[in-house]
Amino acid sequence: MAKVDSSLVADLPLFAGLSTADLDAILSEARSVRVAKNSPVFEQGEEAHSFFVLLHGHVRASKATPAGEQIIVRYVATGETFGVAKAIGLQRYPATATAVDDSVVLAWPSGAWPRLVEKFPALAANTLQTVGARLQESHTRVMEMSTEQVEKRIAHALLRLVKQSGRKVEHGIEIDFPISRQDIAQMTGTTLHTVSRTLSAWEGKGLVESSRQKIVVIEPHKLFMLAEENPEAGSSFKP
Amino acid sequence: MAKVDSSLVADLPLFAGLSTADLDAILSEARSVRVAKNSPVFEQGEEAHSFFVLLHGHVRASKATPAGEQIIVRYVATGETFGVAKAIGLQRYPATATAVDDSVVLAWPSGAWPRLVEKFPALAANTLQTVGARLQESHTRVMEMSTEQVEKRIAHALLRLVKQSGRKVEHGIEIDFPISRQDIAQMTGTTLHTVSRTLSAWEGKGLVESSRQKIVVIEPHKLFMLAEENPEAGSSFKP
DNA sequence: CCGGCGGGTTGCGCCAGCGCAAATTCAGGC
DNA sequence: GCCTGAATTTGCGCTGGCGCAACCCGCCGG
Repeated sequence: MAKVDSSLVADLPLFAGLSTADLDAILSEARSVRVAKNSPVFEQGEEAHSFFVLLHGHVRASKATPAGEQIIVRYVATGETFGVAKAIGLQRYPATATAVDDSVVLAWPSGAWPRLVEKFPALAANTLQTVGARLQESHTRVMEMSTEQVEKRIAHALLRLVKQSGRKVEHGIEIDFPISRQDIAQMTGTTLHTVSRTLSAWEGKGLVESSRQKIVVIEPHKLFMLAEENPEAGSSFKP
Repeated sequence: MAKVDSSLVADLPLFAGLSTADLDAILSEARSVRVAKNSPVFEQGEEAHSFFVLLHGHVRASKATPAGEQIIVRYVATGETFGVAKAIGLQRYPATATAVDDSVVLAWPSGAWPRLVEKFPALAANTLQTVGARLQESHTRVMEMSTEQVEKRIAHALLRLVKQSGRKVEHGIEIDFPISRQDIAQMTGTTLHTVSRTLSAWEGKGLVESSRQKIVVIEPHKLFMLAEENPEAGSSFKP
């Protein structure tokens, strides 16, 4: 099994407050696994055999409704923990995790979790913070879906992606993994048609540039203003 | 300070796996507080001074958008933990908690959390499960808002309320605390008008009976079928 | 170099549900 | 018993965004 250098992961939130020795002990139980682009790490409904840390690449967590429609729960960025189903009391994964780029994950058997937590309680505390942060994000999403129009929701989603996984390029900031209109639709609760129209309009205004599975935000600040602006703001008066 | 009998709370998920002695030690740090109907337990943005367990009554957790609109995050039922902001790494409460009925809460100072967790690691593990469960619920809500029409969302919300806080009455199951059309609208991302129309229609079909701040579900099963039914189901073919 | 296919774009018509407004009802307080 | 205000109901018109359908484009494999 490939050894993992503890210095690579020492700064991850999951391992906050642990000594190097502790970290080595924990890492000794992990395997490092390569996941090819578009391959699943695990699938919704499957026995939650492992939990993971993403070392390299990008992973999409998606959830299928009983009726068969899909939504995207989140994109996992490098260094984040995912698949912690057992830790939150689930026997099966509640979502599917798919690599959207060639990726590398660290995997621990779920069975190791209770033992690790007992020996290193900081793991539970750290995971609690992570899960708490996700809960906040999910609530934010519910708020946006309840109160904002589609264009703003898309703007917010894009800004979040840029913040989380933006890569500086020539003319702006590019989202650092392949993402389709359909994906954005599934993140914002709309259709790929509407996303396409919206991006086209923004492209016309010079806010973004996009092509297949690729989006570059040219004017993050203008996009931000669009996302935040008050729809009332004195736009309605007749000359 | 009023003493709390440990037998009253021994079965709560938060205290799973703790001995009676441990429980007494933990309870000795709590105060019991009465909160009058329509009074806040804490408010969004306020310093997270305490965390709570609801002993009696019902509490609504709501969140205001930057633009000033409100959504309802959830209703807290008896025995549930809430206000655990500090435990998930927040300095301030992310939402407002309001008693919707005369209620009684147990309150611990947030400062006690790290010490309690150190001494009783089960607290962290139990809270992790609770927060994880809420994350699942929130994801379910996102899925519903993304893929379901308003009527089904309202049906699902009602069924959840009935399950969580239903009280058997003469003709059906009543939601055991005052809840307005507006409240349901804020839970499902719609308007009070649409909720009103929907409930009126259901009342016409004998599924529910409702009046001011009161809803009785007469036919839970029919409501469930309505919530789950496939809109496609062979209704559209041309001869 | 070619063909096919997975994305992406765009025009068109429609409708669920919203916004507005007015009327009605009910629960308390006085 | 009356008054007030909050909660609810309901009609009406409008529109954001969806569904459909046709079409385009660029990448990849052969």
